[in-house]
Formats: sequence, C-alpha cells, structure tokens
Amino acid sequence: MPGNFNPHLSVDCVVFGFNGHELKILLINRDAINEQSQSGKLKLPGDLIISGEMLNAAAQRILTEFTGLQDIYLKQFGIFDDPDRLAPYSDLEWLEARTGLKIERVVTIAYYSLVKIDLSIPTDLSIAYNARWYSCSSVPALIFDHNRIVEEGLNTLKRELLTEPLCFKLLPEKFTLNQLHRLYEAILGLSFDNRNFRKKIQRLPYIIPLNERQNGVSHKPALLHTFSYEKYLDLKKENTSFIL
Amino acid sequence: MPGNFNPHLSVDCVVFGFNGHELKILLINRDAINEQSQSGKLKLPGDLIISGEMLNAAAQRILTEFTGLQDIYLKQFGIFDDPDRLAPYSDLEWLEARTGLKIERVVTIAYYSLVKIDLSIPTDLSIAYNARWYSCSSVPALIFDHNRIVEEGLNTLKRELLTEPLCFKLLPEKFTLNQLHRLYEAILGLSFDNRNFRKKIQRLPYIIPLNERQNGVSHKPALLHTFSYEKYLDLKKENTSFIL
DNA sequence: CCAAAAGTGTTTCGTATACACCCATGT
DNA sequence: ACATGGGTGTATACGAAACACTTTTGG
Repeated sequence: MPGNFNPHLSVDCVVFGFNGHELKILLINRDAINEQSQSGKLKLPGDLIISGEMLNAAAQRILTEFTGLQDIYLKQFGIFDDPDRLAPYSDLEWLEARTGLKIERVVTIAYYSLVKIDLSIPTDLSIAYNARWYSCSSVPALIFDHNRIVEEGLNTLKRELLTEPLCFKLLPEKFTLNQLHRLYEAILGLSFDNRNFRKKIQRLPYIIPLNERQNGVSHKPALLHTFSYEKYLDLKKENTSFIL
Repeated sequence: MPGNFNPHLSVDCVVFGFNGHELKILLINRDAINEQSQSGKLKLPGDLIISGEMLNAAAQRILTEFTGLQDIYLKQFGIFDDPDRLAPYSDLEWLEARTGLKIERVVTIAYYSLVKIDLSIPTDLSIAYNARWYSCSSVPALIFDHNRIVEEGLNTLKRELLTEPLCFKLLPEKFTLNQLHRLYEAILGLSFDNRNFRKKIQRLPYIIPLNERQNGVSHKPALLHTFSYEKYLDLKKENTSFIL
C-alpha cells in the first residue's frame, strides 16, 4: 500500500466486462486472503486517494492493480456523500484498522469502467483479494453503499451506451455482429430483431468487416469485424446538428 | 457565514437562466462590495461545504442565498480536482483570508442549475456580491478554473436538454411555443424550422395549450402553453424501449 | 445427417425535412 | 397603414419495425 492517504476522499470502481453472453462486474473480498479476519464480505475495487493524487489517477491505479491492464476506459458517474454512508454496516472499524487513520467522513467518487475480459490477467492484488467476475443480473450483497453504486453505475452505462461507442471497449478487438447484438441485449435488457440489428450496424462506416472468420466453433463461423475510432470521429464531425 | 467549513470540498454552481432571447449565467463578484479590496474579479456562486453537509444541500444553500428561490433544479456534472487548480491565479491567498483556514487542496463539485429568471429576487448576498446575469455567449474572465467549469456545464446542459425535459425549468410557468423555440436555438446554437418545430411540440401530450394568450405585446398575441410533469411521466412509463 | 448459429429481403408505416404565405394586434 | 411576431399545410425521403427461411460448419 503506497503513500499517505487523503482520508476525506475515495474512489470506487464499477468494473464491467462481457463474456460473450452476459454482462459481468468485478468484485473483490473485503479482506486479503492471508489475513485471519476472513469475512467473505464483498466490495467494489476502490481505495482512499493518495494525498495530491488526481481522482482519475487513483481510479486507474486501482484498476491496474486488479486487472493488470493499463489505459482502461473510465468514467466518473456519481458522488456518494451521505455522512453516514459508512455507518450502517459497522465496517467502519475495519476501514480504520486497515488504513490506520481516524475516519470521519469519506466522500467517494464513483467510476464505471469497461474492460475486455479476455485481456485481463491475474495480479498480486486480484489474487490476494480473490477478485472475481459476478453476473450483473444477480449482484451479491456488498458492504457500505456499494450495491447502490453498482445500480447507478449500471443505469449510467445503459444511458451512455445509446449515444457513445462504448460497446467496443467490452468486446475483443475482432468481434462478430452477433456478439455485439448479444452485448446490447445483455446491457439494455431488451431484445432486438437480428436482421434489423445487422442492417443498422452494417450501415455504419466505422464498423469494418475483416477478411477473417471465427475458428474452432462447431457451426458456421461468423465474419469478424472491427471498430475504427478514426472513422467514427470523421462521421461525428460532419454531424454537427442533432435532434429536436 | 455559517458554521465550520470542511476545507477539502467545495461546490460551485453554474446557474443558467433564459430571458426569452438569450441564455444567461449568474456570476458574482469575488469580494463583497463593502470590503476595501474591491477587485472587480468575477466567479461562480460557490462555497466550501460545511462539515457534515451533503453536497446537494450545500449547492441548494448557495442558490437560495443568491436567488432567493427554494427547490431549484440542480445537477452535479463534474469534479474539478487538479491539485493546482487554485494556484494559477494567486487568488488562493484571498480564499485563505476569507475562510481563515489554511487551504491545501480543494476538490470542487460542480453543479449546473436552471432557474426561472422572472422568479428570482434580490437577496442580501446577491446585492453584497453584485450578482448579475451575463450572456452565455460571452462569459467574462473568471477566477480559478471557473471558465472551464462554465464550459463543461454548458456542454452538459446541451447534451441533457436533448433527452430530458429541462427546458421548462428555464421558462415561465406559462410560455409560448416561440419562447420554447428560441430557448432551444439559444442553448444548442442551431436553428430549427418554425413549422416543423411547432408540429413536433404540439404532438407531445405533456405540452398543454391553455385558453389564454399573451397580453401587452404589440403584435398578434401568442397562445400560452404549460408543461405537465404528470403526463410526461405517464408517457415515459409506456416507452420502456429505446433506440438501437 | 443433425445440431447450432450465421446470414439474408421486402413491405409497411411513421417521422423528419423542406418550403412560403396570411393573420392579429398595437402604434 | 404598417411593423412585428404568430400561426399554418403539403409533398418527399428516409429510417424503423415486422416478419421466416436457407446456409455453413463441426461433430
């Protein structure tokens, strides 16, 4: 654990991943597995910030510690500032013991982040804190107000998925249209007509069909596609206008 | 100035208003007019939070102090946490003198808020700090990083205006369709065809035409309309689905 | 040859866009 | 009477939605 903490501010990360079928969220144990006080209690990856540290940097630090990845997509979506938010669970003593600080009130800044599950690798901390991917559709009970944070993070993701090209941050570099289709259905909890969905996607100039197919699947292998951020920006520039 | 402050967190409010033609923003003087150190420097309404105070409550407090209104619409849209954000202007000394606190690093939570200009009234503080409505299209230089906060607040408003019924919070209870039209044009910086705009609006079941017209205008008086939040919610419930 | 997922076209309907003139009021 | 903003209708084009079957591969 590095440096001297700022005991007034923390960050918590709602880390989303997609396994091809289901939306997942990364949770860790409250206690490292080599401590005696094994509680089985779960929480979001998060931490107090270090003095002078930028909040985004703190969130990146935590994400790298738990996934082994750099430059993960991160978006601040909320602030949880109830003065009693640490109280209801009597986990406050645990926090004080862990940090060695007298904790009065911690305002936490919540981020959601999107990772390609297939690229994430085990790290010292992810092992020590038994980090696992849980299904978003049945999130277990978490300490503090973390269940509410997850809920609001998911709502934010649903909203922003509709207006920004976030989906590609959850998919492998090369993906099939049906993976994309299932991703939208999983996150939004809706179903879309497959033909209409493919038509719509294929009209987009920034979705590039490759000359390459899946292999190792026991059915007709799908054509792979990739996302071009450059072409996305080109298109966005033209569309100055918008709605209403 | 009430209570003991928490010297780590502040809130700043980007307060928008609409005068029927132009989008406005509320700015105050850095110094009260009865102090000798009259600087003419401008800033956003904002303050350190009081110990134990919720951030929303702090923002409401500030807004009430400067507009005389209760229950103003407020939305948190950003966090400004650069450890040096107070430094570039050497206004830090001013802040320390004002609060009597040693200031190390202040993270500020930014809110935008929407007020009906016609309802706002002068208050002790708005007079003392010479609060004024400035045109959003030419915001003067502000202290600290407040110009950036304004910019991001305006971007957020532009985005959220498209998906949420915010416009009515800027208009009088009874408004004309052309006021609404000008409001959209002013905020988004676009122009819309008047006939198509009116057609679109008049299809919405939550925009209620009244049996009442403008008076005191030297041209054909416009029909007044009002917004029904209840009908808006009804409609929203039905539309579970959305896009893509 | 069977299972499993990939891939493909057409019709219908509603909404977006483009566009120019008359109306009611106060001065 | 005139200046000022309020108010109106139609035709075209595009995208959204609904809908069922054939194809390719591995086992």
